Amino acid sequence: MAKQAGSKTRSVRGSRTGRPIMALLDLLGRRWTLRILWELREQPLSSRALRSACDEASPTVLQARLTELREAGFVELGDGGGYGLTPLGRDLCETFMPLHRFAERWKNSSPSPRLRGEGRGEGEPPRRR
Amino acid sequence: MAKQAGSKTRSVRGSRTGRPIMALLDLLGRRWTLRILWELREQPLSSRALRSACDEASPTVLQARLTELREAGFVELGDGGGYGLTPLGRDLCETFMPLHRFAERWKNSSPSPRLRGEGRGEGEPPRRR
DNA sequence: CGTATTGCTACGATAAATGTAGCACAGGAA
DNA sequence: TTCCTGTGCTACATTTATCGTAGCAATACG
Repeated sequence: MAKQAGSKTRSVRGSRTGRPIMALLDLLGRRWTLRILWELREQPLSSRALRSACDEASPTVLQARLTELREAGFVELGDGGGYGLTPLGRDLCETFMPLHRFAERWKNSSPSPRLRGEGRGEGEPPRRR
Repeated sequence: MAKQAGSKTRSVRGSRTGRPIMALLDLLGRRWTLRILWELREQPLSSRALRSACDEASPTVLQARLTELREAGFVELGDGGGYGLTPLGRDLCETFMPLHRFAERWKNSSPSPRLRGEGRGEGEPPRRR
């Protein structure tokens, strides 16, 4: 992948700049990461329950993300089984909780019938050039 | 991929539940998406400048993300060239701007030297089971 | 004309995700 | 004990996504 894996600090993708925001953006920008945090936002879930909540995502990735999130200190296993957010994780979750409200607003705004429908039909003439 | 691409609304991965938050989490959970929004947060950038800012990510993905973000209404091309956030995109960016502060806090907390260092060396005995 | 920028694309190589199957372990009946 | 069920977790072959390099057409300036 060229990025990351340089030597130590496999840490997170295009980060390496030292700025923690980059590491965080990278970690959260992996498949299912945001979703996992979202699904755990209210109560802990068993690995299987989490899988169900995540649209039956393959256990391989889920396990990988769970490990990353645990290493990051956002998620923990809970001695009785079941994954839950750590205090830090709960904190993070609340940080992007406003996204929920934004998402609702987004759906309604939708400046044009975008995001759904064929991959850019015609509709608008080529922009420039 | 099984997920998405069903028929219409190729929209976003494990979404389909109708809940816009899922679509949003999915869109943002793609590689470089968060990073792109972050890099555009202050001023518009040309495609090449954006590429530089994004650690020389390959133009293939960048272009793909840019297209998705434009379809979502978060980014626009700007008639003079250069990508910039739409009002909606600026709104979204501010929504997860607190992440910046959180990231700083995260770096300092770091309940153990996690996230960096070999992929889980030994360190701690197997957890359970 | 040449040169340099722009946004954007092709395409082979590589890394990551998917889907299915299954493991070892822990409890609770029977 | 044995059987059943649920847990966290892994193997592995297939499919997708991303990478990295190269290059295109269009625009602008000299």
